[in-house]
Amino acid sequence: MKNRAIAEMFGRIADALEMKGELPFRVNAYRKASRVIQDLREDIEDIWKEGRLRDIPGIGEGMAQKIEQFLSTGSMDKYEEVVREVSPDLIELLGIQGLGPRTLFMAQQKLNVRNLDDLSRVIENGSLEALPGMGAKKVENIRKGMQLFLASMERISLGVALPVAEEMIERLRKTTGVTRISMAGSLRRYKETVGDIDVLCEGKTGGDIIQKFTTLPGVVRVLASGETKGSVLVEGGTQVDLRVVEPDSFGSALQYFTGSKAHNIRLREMAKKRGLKISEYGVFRGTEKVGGRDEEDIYSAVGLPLIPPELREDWGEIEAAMEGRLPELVSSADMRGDFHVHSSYSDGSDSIASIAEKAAAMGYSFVAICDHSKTARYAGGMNKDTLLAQMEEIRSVNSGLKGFRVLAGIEVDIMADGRLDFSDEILGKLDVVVASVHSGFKQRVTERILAAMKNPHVDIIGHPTGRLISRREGYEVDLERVMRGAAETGTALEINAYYDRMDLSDLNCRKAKELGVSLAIGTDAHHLEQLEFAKFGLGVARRGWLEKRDLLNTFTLNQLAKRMAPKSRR
DNA sequence: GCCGTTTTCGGCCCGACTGTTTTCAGTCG
Repeated sequence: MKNRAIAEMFGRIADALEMKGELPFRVNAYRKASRVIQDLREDIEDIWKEGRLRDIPGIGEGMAQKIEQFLSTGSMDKYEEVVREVSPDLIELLGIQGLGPRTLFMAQQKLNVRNLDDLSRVIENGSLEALPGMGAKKVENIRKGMQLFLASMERISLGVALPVAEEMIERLRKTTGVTRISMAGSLRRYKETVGDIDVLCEGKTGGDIIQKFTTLPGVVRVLASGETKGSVLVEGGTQVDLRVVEPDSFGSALQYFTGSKAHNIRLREMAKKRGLKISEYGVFRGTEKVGGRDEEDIYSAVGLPLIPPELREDWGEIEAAMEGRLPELVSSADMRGDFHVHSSYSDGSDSIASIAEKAAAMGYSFVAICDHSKTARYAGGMNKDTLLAQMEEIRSVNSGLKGFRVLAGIEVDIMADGRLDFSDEILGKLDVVVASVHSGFKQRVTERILAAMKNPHVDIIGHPTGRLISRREGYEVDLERVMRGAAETGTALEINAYYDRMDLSDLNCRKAKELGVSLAIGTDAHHLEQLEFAKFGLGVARRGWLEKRDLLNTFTLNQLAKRMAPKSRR
């Protein structure tokens, strides 16, 4: 797959041309091409071989030629040309807050800045400040941006950002003058990682609200503070942006600040063709405002139904909306249970009775206790006797419950040699079998998972890629073969909702669904409160276009009993 | 550089904040 390589080259060309002061529209053309190739779900090499490059939106004569040249010769003249003048090391520095393309290019031309060390030098010796248009405050801003750049190069995971956002929103909600408030940005879209936290609020006293915002507990630095917009850093270095708008613009502002940028650009183009203008303040025909109070106004203005935030990526949702084939996304109200919870029988911290109580309080009708199997010694894996004792306890807990059932399950290891960690005889006694790879990440993982799926008792493959977000790549696994195997054997794939995993991911869920595979959210909770991680899994499911029928968590106990029977009896 | 339900030429999404300016460029989202 050369998609990523080509997307990166086009991105760098865009950055380099922007630095040199090239026409913004040309820069944008490269940026758009970069993004669209990054998001392609097909191998660009296949598309090229079939002569369909020009069918990709944003790819015209010039781009197609460059792609073709790269695919056939391994290099691209245009890229080589810009890299000679503007090195990738220099382009990296665009990640520094407060330092944009024009300033960086000037620093390169006038001060010979080529990398981070050079930049640090010209800041300290005052030569950057002496350049035209520069001043003490700008340089100080860049210096701070550089420190932050070094400290936190990575995005924050959703599970870390969401509680921070929720706490700030709760405090702001109580602030005088605030009438409506909501998360926005990638957080509202439930992206697995977010760059910053966006909050939108409705109120008539913008300045006062921003003032209050910049002095909230946890704020360590104020980046901007105006009448409608404020920006702060909180402990841990996360940036939080707040916008305040008037009531009749709340919908348009929420739509606008929720993004994604690509999605919004598409909507604005559509509006323009209808003689309308969309901005965060509303929908306008000339100077007349024709909508903006509610988010629906924006979509109805361009003839579309409201598109749920999780779909707003320009991944085909606009076309689907136009053709009336948006999915009816699964929602939290559809959730009846959790398939992957650890108890104190292995490395979890809570009793089966308390897990059942918590799950029932969340409105579920079942929870599957799936502790580790014996080989997972590091995680307190159960031997056969412990497992049988646990099943006995589950029976006893169930006898005292009405309208709720604890399912006896296991997270059984798929061992390095490909066998499962318990015999079929034992697995056959359980309600739910989740099979997971915990070792031998480079040893024939695809074959091992395919073999596990052929076992009549295995219902779900746990965290199918094994990735840990921003820490570990995942196993060497051919996911497409796994998905096809899952479809053939009727095995479900897990959406592990633990926020460091989110495995399968949104796009992989969508692909699995397209191949006819069922999915099952498991929180992998080890503590009671982690049962709430289900919302992250649900976010992934919705971003993966899943509907109620695609997700086993929405099944009734009766439907499940059928679905979880040994494969030969289904 | 791309693209066409007004266009094969002339457009291309829109606005706030900051700092350095005397009317605006750069940066960000």
